[in-house]
Amino acid sequence: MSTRRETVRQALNESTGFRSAQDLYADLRSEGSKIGLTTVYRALQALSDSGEIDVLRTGDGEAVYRACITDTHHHHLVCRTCGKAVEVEGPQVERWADTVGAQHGFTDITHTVEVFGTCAACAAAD
Amino acid sequence: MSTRRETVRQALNESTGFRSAQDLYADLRSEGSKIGLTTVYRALQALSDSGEIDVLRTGDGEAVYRACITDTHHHHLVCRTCGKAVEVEGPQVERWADTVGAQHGFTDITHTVEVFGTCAACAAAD
DNA sequence: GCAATTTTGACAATCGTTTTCGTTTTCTCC
DNA sequence: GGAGAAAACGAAAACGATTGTCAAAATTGC
Repeated sequence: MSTRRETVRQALNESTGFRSAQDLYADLRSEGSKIGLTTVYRALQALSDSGEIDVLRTGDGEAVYRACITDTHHHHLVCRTCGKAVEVEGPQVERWADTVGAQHGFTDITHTVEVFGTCAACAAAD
Repeated sequence: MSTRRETVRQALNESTGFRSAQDLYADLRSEGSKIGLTTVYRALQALSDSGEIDVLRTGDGEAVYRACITDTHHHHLVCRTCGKAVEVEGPQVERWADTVGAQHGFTDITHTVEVFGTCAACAAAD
């Protein structure tokens, strides 16, 4: 429970969207924090390991993080322009994934599902 | 339509699973080809731009490619041990994604869905 | 055949991320 | 409160995948 980890968690909480490690680092530095990039990465790693934040990969392989409110399994509806994300659930998708996996003899099924779109605000602004 | 691009496409065709650029490069070199890594990347880029192959990102950000048989929209059931992939469809998932997007005022909905598991062969082997 | 154009591949550069390694801070126990 | 151990920090170096550069080689059009 270091102070630094709290700082990073809080920086994430202040955003509704997914942020990259580099983004968070830049934000914190510009707020005057003397935090190091290494520490930001370590904090994000720890938070994601403990399941407190969600991670996903952008199209170019960069890892982006988000502090989610729901702690149950969920997916995201992400604005491809501003990055804003909404937490969504899809029981039918969970069922489908399990079924399709079983049908092909696969076990230990997991899945990744993300939905992208342009949010109302960004659509109006463009 | 250079020879090199064909070479890469063919190397991909020979595999049922997703392969990384480095994998393919290693394979081709070990077969005696004098192809360069740069060219492999260029070929994969071109093939994926033209929609001839599918790309996805592994958990650690590496890009992996696969020559898929179906040319309609589909998803993958991937073995997390051997990488073998099966092409699957999920009309209900497509519908769910569109619905959920619309409900939140998002437009231009797209989605990524991948299912992971352990295939029967790998489960038996372990 | 030959100059113009495209493709290729060795190598260097880039970029996000991880390691390394002293230094500093925090914890613990007295 | 203070000494010593342990954990956390951060700067800089290392890394690994990918992309850019540029000259050599292959292909094309004439």
